[in-house]
Amino acid sequence: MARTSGSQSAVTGPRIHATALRLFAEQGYAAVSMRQIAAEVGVQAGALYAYTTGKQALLFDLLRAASTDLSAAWEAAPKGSGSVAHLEAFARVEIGFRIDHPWAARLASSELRALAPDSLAAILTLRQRHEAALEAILRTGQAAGVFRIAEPRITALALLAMWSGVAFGYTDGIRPNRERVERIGWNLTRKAVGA
Amino acid sequence: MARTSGSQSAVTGPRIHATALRLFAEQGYAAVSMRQIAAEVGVQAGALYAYTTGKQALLFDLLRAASTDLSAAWEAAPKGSGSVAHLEAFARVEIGFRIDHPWAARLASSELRALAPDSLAAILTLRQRHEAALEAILRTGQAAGVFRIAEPRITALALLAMWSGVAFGYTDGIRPNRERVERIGWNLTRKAVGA
DNA sequence: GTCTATATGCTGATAGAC
DNA sequence: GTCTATCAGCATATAGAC
Repeated sequence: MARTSGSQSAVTGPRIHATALRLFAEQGYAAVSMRQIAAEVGVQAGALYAYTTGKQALLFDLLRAASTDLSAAWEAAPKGSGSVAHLEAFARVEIGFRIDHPWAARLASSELRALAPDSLAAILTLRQRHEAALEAILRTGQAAGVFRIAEPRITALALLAMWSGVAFGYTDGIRPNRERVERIGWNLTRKAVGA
Repeated sequence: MARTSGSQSAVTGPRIHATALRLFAEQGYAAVSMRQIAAEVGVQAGALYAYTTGKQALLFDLLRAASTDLSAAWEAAPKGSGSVAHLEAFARVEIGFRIDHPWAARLASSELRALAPDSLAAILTLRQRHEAALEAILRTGQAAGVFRIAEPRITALALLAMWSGVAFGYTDGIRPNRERVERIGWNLTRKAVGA
């Protein structure tokens, strides 16, 4: 990145966020310096502060966007009717999001610990609202006798982890076929909950 | 046994490893300083270098121990006969290890990225040997018609992730009942693979 | 084995020129 | 909006006294 001077705000802003997202997810928040982000974007470190108030704010913005993007994907998804259809829709949104946005998904699962307490609380509120939707699906299906599961809370955590395993397993290899990965993940899910 | 007044090597060495393991797992390798480790152990930073050649070596030793301890637990486990019994034994070892050694398990899943290339290769060799054992169980059961699964490799990654989800879900709450968590995890596993 | 002191370099962030 | 220059602090690691 060899650019030396000039004003590029419409380009630089998004590039800063995309670069920070990838580096934070790959190496961890604490291991990445503002100078490193700037170098990959192609500006000097001081220029970053025209777009963010600091490193912490950059992380918070990225984690908030990851949470709201995932929730928005779930809100927008076609859901069908019945607990089984709802669970399939949820599984496909979760797996698909991890395939389409691997850095955001990885950041959200590993760097919450780097947030200041107030920022952490804000992100956890967003996240818990989303996870509660999954737990509600499991409870409803359990009450209706459609799912045979021991504890909805633990089952939800197990499924979320499994969806990460499936999606990242493919992401680590060759370019994944999204429909195929979603189908494999859903088949494991359907059988695990006894549907 | 006569000892110099400030000398506590039999105590300090294990304490350094235990403290570094917990801090690295909780906060990430890059976020933890040698001064912080020393402070929690109760010595000055310079004293750490009587036990390790540096921060990188400390991480490598901890990750190697985590891998060999897990493999040793699998080698020592009673396995029964048949693919189903083998898979149950493997699942219980994996879940039990995560309950008994949560910091080691978390470190192994998140801080490989902080290793130098040569060290990383050494750890990956240990890990892949262990994961291959799981994949072999799945392939054998698949060939025998005992498991109904799409792809052993991806199924293995999905199961490993799910076991983490189950074990850490409980670890995050009150003190887990090991047998109970293993049983819930095994039930999900058994159904997911169609056994 | 542990301490204190220190070498050397990198960190996040800011100031002011253009 | 981006640059250069800089500040104050903390990082890993080492040297030498005890």
